[in-house]
Amino acid sequence: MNASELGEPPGGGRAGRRGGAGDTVWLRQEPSRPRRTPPLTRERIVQAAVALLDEQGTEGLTVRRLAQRLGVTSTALYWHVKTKDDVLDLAVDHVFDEVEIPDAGAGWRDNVYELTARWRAVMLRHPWAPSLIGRPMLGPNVLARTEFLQSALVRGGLTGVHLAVVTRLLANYVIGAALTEATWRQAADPEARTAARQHIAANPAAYPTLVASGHLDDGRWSDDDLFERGVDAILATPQKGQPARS
Amino acid sequence: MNASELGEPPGGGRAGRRGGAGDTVWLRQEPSRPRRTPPLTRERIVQAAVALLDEQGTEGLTVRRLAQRLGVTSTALYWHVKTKDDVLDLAVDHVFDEVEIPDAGAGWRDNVYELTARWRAVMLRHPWAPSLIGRPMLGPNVLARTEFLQSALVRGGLTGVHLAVVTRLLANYVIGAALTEATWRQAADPEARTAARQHIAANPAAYPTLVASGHLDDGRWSDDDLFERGVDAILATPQKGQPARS
DNA sequence: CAGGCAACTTATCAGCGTTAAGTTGCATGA
DNA sequence: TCATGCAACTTAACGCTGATAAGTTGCCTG
Repeated sequence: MNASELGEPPGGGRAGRRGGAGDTVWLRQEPSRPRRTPPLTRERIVQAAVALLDEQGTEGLTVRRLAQRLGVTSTALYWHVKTKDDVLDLAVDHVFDEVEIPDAGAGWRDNVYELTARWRAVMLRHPWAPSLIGRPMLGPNVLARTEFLQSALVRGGLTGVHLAVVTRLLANYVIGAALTEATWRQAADPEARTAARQHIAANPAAYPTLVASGHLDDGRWSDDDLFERGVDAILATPQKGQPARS
Repeated sequence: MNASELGEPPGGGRAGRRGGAGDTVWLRQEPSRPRRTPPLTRERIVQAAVALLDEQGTEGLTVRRLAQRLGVTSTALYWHVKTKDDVLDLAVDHVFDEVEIPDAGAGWRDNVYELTARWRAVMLRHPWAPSLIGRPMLGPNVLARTEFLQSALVRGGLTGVHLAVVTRLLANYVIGAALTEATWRQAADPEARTAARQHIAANPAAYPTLVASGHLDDGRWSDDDLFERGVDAILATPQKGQPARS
């Protein structure tokens, strides 16, 4: 969205066809700089960027590598895109397109479960995405998902502040969960995890509750399960009246 | 935590004092390379890094600038720290130290309110932090806060899965909220925000709910208020029994 | 007074994002 | 049929980045 004042470098105007007669392909000489496959579009750039990010992570995406993968020089990209950050913004929004929007026919509750679950799943499939989030968050794909989420809540009877609160609560929960889980998994070195565990094991006195609850144990409960139960908890919340405080 | 096998480049062994008699400062010549202020410690590096990040954001932190601010050459830092990423990890954990741990004497509910509120506040004070999170999340300061949070929930009667669920729910909510809010505010160009609003205003048909609820309106409800109500919602949740689904 | 070693500096590297200035080939209008 | 123009590239070069290797310095110890 950042770079979208220029609505895709014109490119759309690929109109005028065929000049005179008898100009068959065979007569026209093969262009010395062969017309590349499709001639590079913003869409192709974004796809390649996502692929590269999936393979190599955030650090793996450099303008030069991206260009190489597309068979052009790095500077060619700057014709289609203003900066590298633009590519990142577009890549994030592109990923959100993978989050399938559920069938609004189903119950609103199930709609919320499904959307959040898919949302999280997609971000875990592209573990580089969560930490870039917040960036656009305004791309059309993201907005569409937010719209659906909120509409489901409206169908569930939420209005006013409560609607705003729960929308944010859900969205931020998903993002936070995806971010921490993704980083936790990515942590190239499982060495870091065990290092933390050792630190805890070394001073159990400082972390009595964490130790007792096995908060850092790996397989105790599945991430998927914990996440869904979290959504449970949010949706189970009483919607009206002053919540009991203190 | 990442870089802490080396427990601060020895440096601790600054023992042996004063050799012979009569060696006063005045006789000893000023060292030609003047003994810098304090001779550069990991702690001083981290402090400078945080300051620089606060002033200039993530992009502002370069090894050279950091070194300059400390009055040394860039390569000097590599004596105290293995990589730049180490500095980032340490900086994040350092920031968590600012999150004051509430008085456990107060009620567990208030403890949770206060800790989460402070946690969020600190991250918004250092808006570069949220997006770096996940990185360490294992530093001692972070662990201590998590420990306190969970212990408060235990005092509130949570056990087993529910304890794990709510702990994660709270932590991830805070992180997600801080991340989105921080980025939203940082968004150097308010142009991006209005761009999104215009996009919505242009196709209101696509975003009926968002438009109606004023989800992107600025001052409708305060972020602080919405956040706290979110914690309300989490804590108000019924702790036992199958939550109603569908 | 010799040696050692912590704590630096100097020199240098490959790689980064980005700009400016060419180059090329197709589509066009006269 | 050819000159013109412009989209879509390439070549060249910039300053900056994180990082390594090899000096240099000056205090501390024996």
